[in-house]
Amino acid sequence: MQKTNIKQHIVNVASKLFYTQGYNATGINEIIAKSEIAKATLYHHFKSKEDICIAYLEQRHKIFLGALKEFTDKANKGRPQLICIFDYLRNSYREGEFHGCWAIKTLSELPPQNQKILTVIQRQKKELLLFLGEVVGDNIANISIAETEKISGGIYLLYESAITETHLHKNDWPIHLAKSLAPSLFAEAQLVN
Amino acid sequence: MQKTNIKQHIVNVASKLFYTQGYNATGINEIIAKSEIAKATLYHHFKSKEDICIAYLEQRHKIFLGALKEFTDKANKGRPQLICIFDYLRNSYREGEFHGCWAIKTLSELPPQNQKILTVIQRQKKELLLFLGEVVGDNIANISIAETEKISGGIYLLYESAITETHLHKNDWPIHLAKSLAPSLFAEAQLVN
Amino acid sequence: MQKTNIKQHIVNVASKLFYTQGYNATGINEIIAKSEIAKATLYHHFKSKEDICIAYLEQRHKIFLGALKEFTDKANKGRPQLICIFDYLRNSYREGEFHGCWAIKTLSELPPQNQKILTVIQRQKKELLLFLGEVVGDNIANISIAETEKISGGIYLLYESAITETHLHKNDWPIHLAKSLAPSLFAEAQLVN
Amino acid sequence: MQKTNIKQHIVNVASKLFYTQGYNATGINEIIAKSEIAKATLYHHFKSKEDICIAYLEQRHKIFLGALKEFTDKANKGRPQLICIFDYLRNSYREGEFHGCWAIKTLSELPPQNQKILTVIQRQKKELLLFLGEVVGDNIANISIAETEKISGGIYLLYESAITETHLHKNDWPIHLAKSLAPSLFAEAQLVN
DNA sequence: GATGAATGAGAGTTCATTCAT
DNA sequence: TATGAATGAACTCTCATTCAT
Repeated sequence: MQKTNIKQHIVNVASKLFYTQGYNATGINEIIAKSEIAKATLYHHFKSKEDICIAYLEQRHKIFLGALKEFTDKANKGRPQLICIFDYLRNSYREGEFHGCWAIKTLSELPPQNQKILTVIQRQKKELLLFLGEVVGDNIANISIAETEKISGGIYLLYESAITETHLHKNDWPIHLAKSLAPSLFAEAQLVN
Repeated sequence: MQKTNIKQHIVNVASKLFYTQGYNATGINEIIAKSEIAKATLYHHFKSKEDICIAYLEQRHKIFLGALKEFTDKANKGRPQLICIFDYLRNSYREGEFHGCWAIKTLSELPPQNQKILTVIQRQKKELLLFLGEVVGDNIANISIAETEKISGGIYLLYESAITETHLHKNDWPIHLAKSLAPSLFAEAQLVN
Repeated sequence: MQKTNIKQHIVNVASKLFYTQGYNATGINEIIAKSEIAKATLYHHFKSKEDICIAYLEQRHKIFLGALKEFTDKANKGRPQLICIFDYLRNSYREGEFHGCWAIKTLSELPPQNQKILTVIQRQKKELLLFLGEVVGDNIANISIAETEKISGGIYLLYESAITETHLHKNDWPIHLAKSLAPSLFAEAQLVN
Repeated sequence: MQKTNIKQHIVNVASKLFYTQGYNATGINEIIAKSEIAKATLYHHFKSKEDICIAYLEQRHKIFLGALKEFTDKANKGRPQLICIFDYLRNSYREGEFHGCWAIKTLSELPPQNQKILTVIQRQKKELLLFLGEVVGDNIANISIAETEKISGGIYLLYESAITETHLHKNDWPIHLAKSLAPSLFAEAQLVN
């Protein structure tokens, strides 16, 4: 463990714990124990547990969106690219260590008043929506803004439930179903290529 | 407060608190204070907080499914009945005291090992799926089992994300979007009436 | 379960629990559950848990002393009868369900102020001492009162530690050692027969 | 109250309470109140109440064995040294704050499954046995291992019952009786000096 | 004679955070 | 910069006993 970047190290340790055990079930003591640092060291780098939580959410989101974009780029134009988010999700599920959506789960654990983290998550989900809108725009010809939002919104809704329901039912049928249903969202649209 | 049925009274009080504040954020002390009973009285009726949680989930589910069925019966045959679950959800949202899906939220709050509550929630969601399957069967003519499952599953996925995303974004656009997208799931099917 | 003698039934159930689990570790609820009676029924027959404890001690003592006397009567006069208490103890140990001395254990569990139960136990132990004194008188010729007390007291001390130490070490070497040492207590005495 | 060594301070306070009132009768709340520390401070130093109990047992044993050895060294060789443990016990009784054997009492208070503390107590008693064996070896000439174990075991049994019975009967006759009987254990042995 | 719901007091334990060093 | 001892507040749960029925 190099201490040159302790902050990153803490986030890494906390991320794993938060995602696998839950935010509330993970105590500060467990984080410092697994990080092998002193308690005050943690509080030197982070104002509060909530701050670690935000760093955790930001890191997960950044990695996720980056990987998704890369994955999308590799897919063929048209229909494959439009529904490749479900393949990406299926891969995540198969790789193990799948515990559903960190954002939704974290939101559920926090008191409803927590505006700070809510704002972070809302922004992240909007970024995902925006990206899906770009994918739709890239792969459907002559499409209006309204249509773009409708289709990308549909993919978004199917994706969000696919991840949550797969986690709930401990089975990936929601992913496969969502993937098979997605094309009906743009059945009448004119795909590029 | 009539003490003729304390058990029900406790569940009512706990339900409200669990749903609005969250399961972990609601302590036993708050439940007994709001219920105006002694701590040991609560534990006389419920073995543990987990047991209250299960009673809460069961009650919510029973009320929800009952009301949904009643609401569906009132809708016109065909397309209206197929998508009326989104109208039902919109009504719930408008009536206030909407805090997303109690089942998903509760699941997020519990340690991943909690098989007991997971099983309850899985069963409840399967009951919803079954009911949606019946609605599809009642309103689409000459439909195979596979098609039924696909369409009802689609409605289920859209409903589940509609409720979660509406809660997340504090806006009912996911409900309206889901409702407008649902018909594309059975665009080629032959509706009754 | 015949309810003709509920009181006895309760004592039987409580005795087993007290002896195997300990007095404090055994709750009233467990007693009524295992007795299959109502809580108020228990309190109808016993004023308090302490009262059940006394009934438990009295029953154990009565059974023990009765069986010991019977066992002693069967032994041959002289040395065999003088040390047969250790054979009796070894038998108890071998029969299983041996958990040390109920009196000493119970005394340890109660607050030092509890004069009531202390008195009961002191009396019981004195009865044992008295009986051992009779055995000594029966088996040693021309013995003074002082000598009788010394020898019976010695047997008593060896017996008491044999039972406690056997329980502590989970091994019956203290019983065998005590039995082998006891004769040195009356090495110079003149045994009958 | 110097807070330089809080851990020791807690053990001291708990020791007194455990020994005089009993383990179960002494609550964590009482320990922290008498220690004048916060509850979380106690749990910072000790994992559980059981851990404090072990520290209590270890401390008592260490002090006891140390003092007993010192006391034995001061006694004259031969018979005085062999039976001086009873004088040591009588002194303890006279000094007040005598409440029997902490180990036996604690064992009686714990559920039979508690292997951890049982092991500690068994080890401690074996250390006492070992020490008594050394004393026997030092004071009896030409003695075999078997004879050593028999005599030291006898002293051990008499000592153990002397302490327990003195506590039970609230009278030191068991100590005096045990002391007077002990020499019969090595009546035929050849003492040094 | 028998019921079981209700209780007040307390149990042991864990939490995120602060502060003197 | 880094430490870890100390904290107050909260946690879930259990106890022997009583009382109206």
